[in-house]
Amino acid sequence: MNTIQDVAQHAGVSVSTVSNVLNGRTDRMRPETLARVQEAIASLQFRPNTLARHLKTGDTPLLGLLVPSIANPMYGYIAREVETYAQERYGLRVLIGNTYRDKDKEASFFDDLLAQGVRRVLVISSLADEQHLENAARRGMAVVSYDRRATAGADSVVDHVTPDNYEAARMATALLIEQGHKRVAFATMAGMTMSRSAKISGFMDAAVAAGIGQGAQMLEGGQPTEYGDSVVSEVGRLLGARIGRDPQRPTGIVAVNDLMALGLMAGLRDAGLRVPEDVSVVGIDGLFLAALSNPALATVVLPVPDMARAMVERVMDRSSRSPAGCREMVFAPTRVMPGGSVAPPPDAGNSLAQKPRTKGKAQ
Amino acid sequence: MNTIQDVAQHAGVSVSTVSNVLNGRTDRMRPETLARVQEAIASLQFRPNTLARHLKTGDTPLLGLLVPSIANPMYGYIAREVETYAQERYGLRVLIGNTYRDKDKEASFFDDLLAQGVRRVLVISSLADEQHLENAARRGMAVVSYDRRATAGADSVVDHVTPDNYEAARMATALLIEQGHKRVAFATMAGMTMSRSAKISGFMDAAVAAGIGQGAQMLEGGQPTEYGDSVVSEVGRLLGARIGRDPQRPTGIVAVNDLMALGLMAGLRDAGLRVPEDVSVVGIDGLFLAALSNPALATVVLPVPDMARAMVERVMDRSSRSPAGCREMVFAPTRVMPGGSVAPPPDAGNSLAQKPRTKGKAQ
DNA sequence: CTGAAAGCGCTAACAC
DNA sequence: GTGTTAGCGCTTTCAG
Repeated sequence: MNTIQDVAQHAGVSVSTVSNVLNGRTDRMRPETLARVQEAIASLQFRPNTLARHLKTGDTPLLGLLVPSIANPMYGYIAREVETYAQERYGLRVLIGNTYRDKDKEASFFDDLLAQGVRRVLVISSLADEQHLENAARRGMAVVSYDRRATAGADSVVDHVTPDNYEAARMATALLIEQGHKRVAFATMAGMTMSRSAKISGFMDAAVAAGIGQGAQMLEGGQPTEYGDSVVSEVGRLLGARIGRDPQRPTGIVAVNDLMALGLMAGLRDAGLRVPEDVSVVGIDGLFLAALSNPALATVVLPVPDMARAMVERVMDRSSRSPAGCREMVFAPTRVMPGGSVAPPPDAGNSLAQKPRTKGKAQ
Repeated sequence: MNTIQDVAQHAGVSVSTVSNVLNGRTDRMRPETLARVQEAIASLQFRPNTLARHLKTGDTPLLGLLVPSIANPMYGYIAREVETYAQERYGLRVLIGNTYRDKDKEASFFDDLLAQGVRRVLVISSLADEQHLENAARRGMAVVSYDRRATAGADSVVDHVTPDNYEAARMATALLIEQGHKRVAFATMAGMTMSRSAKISGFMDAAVAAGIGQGAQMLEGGQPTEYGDSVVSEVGRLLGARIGRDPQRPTGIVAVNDLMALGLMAGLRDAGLRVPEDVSVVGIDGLFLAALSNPALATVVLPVPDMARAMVERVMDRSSRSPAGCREMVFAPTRVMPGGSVAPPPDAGNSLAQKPRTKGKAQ
């Protein structure tokens, strides 16, 4: 690796002139000097050492991204949008970490970032308290949190970017209501997070507004020991099987997210129920996988690219400005993507138990 | 952020003593001195600045990971395994980059890594030539490539970790043959890569060995302009629709990967064909999504966790040893995961056109 | 055992 | 315009 010294020598100038070129202060020199330096840089294939630069400037072109599990397609999708935008727009590289929603892992990631001189981080967490985020922010980090609202009252130093979970769940529920469903349920995994409770509110309010509040129920799957990916769908699958055995089962289910919905459909199938003939299912997220399922999963599409951009913008903005003007940005769902997983309820208008069926085409 | 100076002052020792503590050279000092330093470190919440350290040692605890797109569930899965293992075993953090299989993006990622002082990188690429990898390796990087074989003849300085693609395709094909399929096809997207051609060979050899070589065909979908994620399944979907219109269509299809298979199933459905009654489909990868599809996708499971570990081990090994002992590690598929997407061909034993069906249970 | 000092590669005053 | 120089925080000889 060549150093700035080598370039200076090669060009017959001093290091500061080279540094000036590197930092765009080209007005301070003769065009021919500039040309000479550029030539030297090119011929030596010189790339300034970012670390040495950081040591001086206290800033490194890295962005931390904390996700529960990058194997979860939704987080993979977000991560791709974030990385692509951060790179194209700001030349930032992304340091990724899987937290499995573990507090120690999150804290340790923050420590490492600090030690690496990384001063910007995007966090997709759902840990009950944001204390460690606030701490990091106070230690000089620009922190943007995804899928959470600002903690009421606290003058948070953390920015928030989140989909409108309440509205998303409301829209999903409305889709079922439009089809005439009276007994609806919201399926989620054990353990409450801010986004889940917002979705539950949206679901409940929609049901109550439609006059079917008493027919609305909660279905809570197990508490996954390992979070974030296949496990979510596995919980859905188990839940689907359980629903199959329930004579009082709902005719329409809103899943907390698409993975849960996909698992649910598999579980319902295992239990001998058909989607959508026996039970309708709606997801939330808008993963490309929804369109591939059989039947295609109806889902509320979240504006992932927009939110990814917003997170990057916020974190850049924050790291330049001083710790003020902290904001919360809430993104409305893009749209409802219809799918074959939703149809009118069996025995339309009648909310009593369905008789088991044994034949017919599942498609 | 406190510095080593602060700690030294706080403990009433010199910086070098603190440095010795930091680097485990505790034998060089009195136990009480050590205790005092440790106390100072703790009370100041001191974390040594990794960058400054790197500037001296020339090594940074970062691992580069290049993937076509992290939104592709398979790469997300690999990335998660890599990150988790690299972190737990070696305390390495992972710098991720989406290349969209673009040569310039890849090269630029390498440049950045070099500038960041990152000397280890894992590459999932399929670019025709590995020249840029070799270059990076020669510039002092430890490079491990996934899903490729070593270039024959060239004394590569790059390590290779790859599933046995030939064998995986062979196993997938055998699954169809066992069920009595005579007209089989291999579905892939346009554009040849090393792993794809290995799979094609495995597919062809299996067909020929079973005496149905003349009934084996290639189905090539479009060339996606943007690689790596939903697009793969989209190509599969288009391909599925095309197959539906083909009177000479195969009764069994091996897909180049699970995403393609999932897209294929959706496309076949769109075309009014049923899986597996009209056409059987087998995937390769073993994504958790395969088990969720309807019918469940039969797939050849690849040993992702093992391969992820091997990549990390190799890249660590390589960065400690000198550029010698370059290796190629090939991993046999874990197993065939059966699924409802495979069944005997229609009109078993007869390879002529199928008559359309309208009833029957789709599993 | 402990401390002083010389850098690692780069930036940014401050001179010339 | 261009060069000199003092660090950024840490590691590591080399003296004491």
